[in-house]
Parts: sequence; structure tokens; C-alpha cells
Amino acid sequence: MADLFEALAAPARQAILDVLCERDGQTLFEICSRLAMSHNLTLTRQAISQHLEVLESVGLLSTRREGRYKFHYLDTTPLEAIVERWLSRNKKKKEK
Amino acid sequence: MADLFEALAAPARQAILDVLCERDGQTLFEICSRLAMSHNLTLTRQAISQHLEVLESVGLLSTRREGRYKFHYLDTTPLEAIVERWLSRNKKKKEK
DNA sequence: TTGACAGGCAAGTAGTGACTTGCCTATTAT
DNA sequence: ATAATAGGCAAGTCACTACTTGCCTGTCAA
Repeated sequence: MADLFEALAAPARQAILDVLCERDGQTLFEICSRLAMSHNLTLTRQAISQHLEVLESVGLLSTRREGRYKFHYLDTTPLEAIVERWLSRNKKKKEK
Repeated sequence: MADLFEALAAPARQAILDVLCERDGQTLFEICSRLAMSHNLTLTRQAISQHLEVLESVGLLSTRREGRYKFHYLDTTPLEAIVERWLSRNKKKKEK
């Protein structure tokens, strides 16, 4: 799994992105509880941890360790590739 | 499978979107041969047909039947939801 | 220093989706 | 009419991935 779109496919990972959109820089446990509360997603901590790994591997989030806490920061720049790949190409055609 | 992102996850379907970006309104057989030629993707006709079904089910393409031919037309408007969901939300925060 | 907290590692399971094979229908050309 | 073309339907296989369970490591507070 090294593909941006495969990373976005899992609903759980979409929800994680939503959660980090609400408040950036959360820890694993914070993300877990917020998913359970606001998104009705009750997954084990490990499941969410694995999702975070995937999201990080495609560059959608970066992490910063501080003591025993690990904070997760959203990075939406890879998403712009989607626009470039299909959306903007049509615009170029229309512009011609 | 009724999710836009799951539909985008399969590399074959990404390639199909690319192919239709190059030239819109192609038939199944045209898409097949173009995938094999330009994209080194040799799948059976049925496989690609199934991919087209998925893409149509999430609104990424529409079809028009004409005699024994069926033409496939790209529709990228669902992709804008991605921008809305995560990209534009950040912009709003920055604008504040 | 010991227990609680935050997180990581590894192996196993189950379900799903991508793909194939085989056969069928409809349209067009000869 | 019949053969070729364009496409559809259905069932089966296989691999991958999402998720779990169980245990381990590191950090902080009492």
C-alpha cells in the first residue's frame, strides 16, 4: 500500500482526516475517542494506529514525538495531485 | 462498493480515467486497447467492463448507448467533493 | 520504584474486491 | 441467414487488507 487513493479508500481513514481537520495535532488516544464520539467508529487502538501509518506513508500526515505523546498533523498537499490529474486537465482543454 | 474513494483506489480505474481524459466518449473495446497500448495494462474485457460499472455507480462517468456501441463519458464533478471535504476547509481556517 | 498511561510489534482471521472463465444477447455487415 | 462484432451475466478463485488479540517498550507520576 503506497498509493494515495488506496489510502483514501478506507472509510476509517477518511474519518481520521475529518477528525484532524477539526483539530490538528492530536494524539492516537485523542483520535480514538473522538472517532468513537463524533463518528460512531469504535475501532481498537491498534486498528487506528495502522490507519495512521498508512496515512503517513502517503504523506497525508506527519508526526511529532514529544515524550510519551505522539502528535499527528494533517498535510493535504498530496490531495492537490488529484485536482492536477483530472480536474485541471479538463480546464486546460476548455481554455484552449 | 458505493464510495467515491474506493472507486478511485484501483489503479486500473485510475488508468481508465486517464484514458478518458485523453479522449472522451470511447467504447469498451477502445478503452481496452488504449489501456494495453499506452498504459501497459492487459486486462480482460470483462475486468474493464466491471471497472466501468464501478466508475459509473459513483458518478464518475456516464454512458450513452448507440446501436451496438456504448460510449463512456467522463464526469469529474464528484472529484470536487474531495476538495470541498479537506482542502477548502483548511483554506477557510486560514482565511479567518 | 512501581503502577498507570501512551504507544509499538507481530501473527492470525475473515471478508471483500479484482480478475478470470464460460456462456449468452443484441446489433451490424456480407 | 449467418458470421462477426460489441457487450452483458454469473460463478469461481485468489490475494490483499482491515481488524483483532496478545504481548512488549518507553515515559511519567505517586
